[in-house]
Amino acid sequence: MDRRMPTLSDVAQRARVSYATADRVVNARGGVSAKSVDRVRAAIEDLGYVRNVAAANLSQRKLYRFAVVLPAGSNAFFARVRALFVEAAERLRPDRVVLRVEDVEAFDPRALCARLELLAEDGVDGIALVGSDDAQVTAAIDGLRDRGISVVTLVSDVPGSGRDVYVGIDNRTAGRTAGRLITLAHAGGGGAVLPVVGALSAPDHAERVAGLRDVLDGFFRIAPVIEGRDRHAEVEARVAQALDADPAITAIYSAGAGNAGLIRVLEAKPEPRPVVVLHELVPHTRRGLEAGLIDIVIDQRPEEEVTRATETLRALADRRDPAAAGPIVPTIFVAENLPPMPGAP
Amino acid sequence: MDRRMPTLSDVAQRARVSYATADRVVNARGGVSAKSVDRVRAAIEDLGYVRNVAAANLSQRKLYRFAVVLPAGSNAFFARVRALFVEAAERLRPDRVVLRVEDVEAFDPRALCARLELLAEDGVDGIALVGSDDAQVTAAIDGLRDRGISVVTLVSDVPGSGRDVYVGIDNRTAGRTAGRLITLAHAGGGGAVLPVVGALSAPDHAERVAGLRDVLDGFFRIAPVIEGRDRHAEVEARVAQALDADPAITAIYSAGAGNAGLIRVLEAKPEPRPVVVLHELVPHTRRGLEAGLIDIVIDQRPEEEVTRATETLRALADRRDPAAAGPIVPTIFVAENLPPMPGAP
DNA sequence: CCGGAAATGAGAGACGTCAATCAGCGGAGG
DNA sequence: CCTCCGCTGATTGACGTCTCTCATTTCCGG
Repeated sequence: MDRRMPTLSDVAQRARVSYATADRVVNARGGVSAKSVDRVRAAIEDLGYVRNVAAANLSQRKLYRFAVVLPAGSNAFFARVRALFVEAAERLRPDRVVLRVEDVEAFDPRALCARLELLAEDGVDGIALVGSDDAQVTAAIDGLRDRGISVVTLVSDVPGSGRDVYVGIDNRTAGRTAGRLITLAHAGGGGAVLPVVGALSAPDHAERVAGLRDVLDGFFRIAPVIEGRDRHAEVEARVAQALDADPAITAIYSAGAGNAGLIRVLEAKPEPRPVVVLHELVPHTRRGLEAGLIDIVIDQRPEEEVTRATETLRALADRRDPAAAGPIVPTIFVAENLPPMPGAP
Repeated sequence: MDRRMPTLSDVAQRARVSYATADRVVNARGGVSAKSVDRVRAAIEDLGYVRNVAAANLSQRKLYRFAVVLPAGSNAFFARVRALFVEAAERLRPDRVVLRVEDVEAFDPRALCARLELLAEDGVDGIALVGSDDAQVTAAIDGLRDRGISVVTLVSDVPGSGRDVYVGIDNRTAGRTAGRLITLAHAGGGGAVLPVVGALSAPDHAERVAGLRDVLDGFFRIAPVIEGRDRHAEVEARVAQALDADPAITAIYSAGAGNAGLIRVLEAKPEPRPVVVLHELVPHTRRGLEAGLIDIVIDQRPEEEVTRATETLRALADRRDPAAAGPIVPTIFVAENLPPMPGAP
């Protein structure tokens, strides 16, 4: 039925060395002559030996202890990320991965740092967290790394810190993608674009708008950026006001959250509707797409981010190379290519 | 440091039964009284016991033997799929998965069936293949299933057969997505669309065009469909001719292959260029996007298809539920959100 | 040629599960 | 009373790797 695969004993036999020596070679323990190393390497090659990870993990009784720290609050996007991490935790348990999902007050560097400290003392092997551009946080990340804890930043990077890996989209690329789609939707004509963000001080939002400008500057008029603090009501009020004040606007690009407010404005607005591009596929943006109020949603694929984050943490814990599979690409959704509702039958 | 996770011995102890009885419960071997079953279940719940798959796989010395059969030839898309499968085979070896990647003459049901027969006699546990709508193939698939071999169809389904799972995009959805993007790119105005396919007898191509019609009928004039046999030269000649004959064409939708020919026509064509939407991100379509000759590429994410196919095969081999994670969603690429070139640094 | 260091061999216990065997228990039916 | 059967307990040998110990053997410089 199934003939067996070569084991390290087979390799040792073929290399005419003892099991111990073969083991010293594959686990790089040193103290082996170059000649023996070559022989073992050749035997591995010949037999096509592959280390049996099941056996290896078993013998090492390895336990991966990871934590994810997410900003608490009602944000639909992070709710989705949270759910995905909880699901991933469940799925990874048979592989002896213990993944804790924790919440911490949003926009509160002090609370975040305190939580990180707690986790470090609890003894985790790796932490994933949503970056924020703050000196305190940067220092805390470096502190974790000093203690041998791997750190992965999610969604928004902290480039100044010693984080091991950033898992997320390139926000400038995302903004450029939005610009391209807005251009396309104007069929070669020009127009006026209204950018909406949470705050220009948020690096991810600022980068998205910068990407938009990369593509549109010179072809489109770009209205003053609205800062809606990611609050539905605030976005609603300010966008309504801006559209009133500037009736020539032909497109809206929303780089942040609070889009339920934007959608309410659009519902109330008489035709013609501007071209609308915004971020993150969540229940209300999905409804907006389906209702024809929104044209494009650019999504950062939290599913993929969660998968990548957990895999990266595992790789780091194993001191393997964290499979730099390139950046995550912003994904474009229109009404027709929406994935089935998660949780729906 | 890392406290250990509960083992089945712990469960047995807590349930006040022997290891053997606990084992009989978790492995559903039968011959256990209801009372004992309940006690073991409760203990599992209490302790949060999770079966250690590493140990289980080790003890079972399981070997997964799978094969993928792809159409041979110069098609850039399948070349990419092939490369991805070869890479996946490499990656899966440590997990004791032996994945053979085989080529068979394209559009030759007889050759495909012969190959399937060979594989079955070699004793594989599961096969992934590119569906074709052929009675012979349908019968061959059913034959494999009768022998206990799992079958996954890729890229194009064979719904009439007993295949276990189809891994691929819904082509009608893909066509509709193209229609939506073409509509968007006309900024509310109308236009005339030229559909190009390999052959209308190919079910995937036909479905894509049907999806296009779903969205555009009534708003756009749809020119007669060109069948280019997926050959670059043929596509080039026919598209050039159609554009000459019908200068009012404002958009081209290519549902099949042979797009290098289409791109050559576009290079030669004076402005204004029609809106161009086509399928599969491969080197020449990528270049077309970057050069501004193409507006949109709809991709079926072969990376994801390959991952899903191998995972599905594994799930089927373990008699687990093949994680019906919903259909694969067609992905939209423009010049700005292209993933980094595979293989590039 | 000798002493010490480096390289190698041999082996065993542990990891947690699976699959099997064998023995013992009690109750029901003949 | 004996037998049969259903349930349970106890035990064991894989599976392949890691890690550690202890005993050689080989090599090299002096």
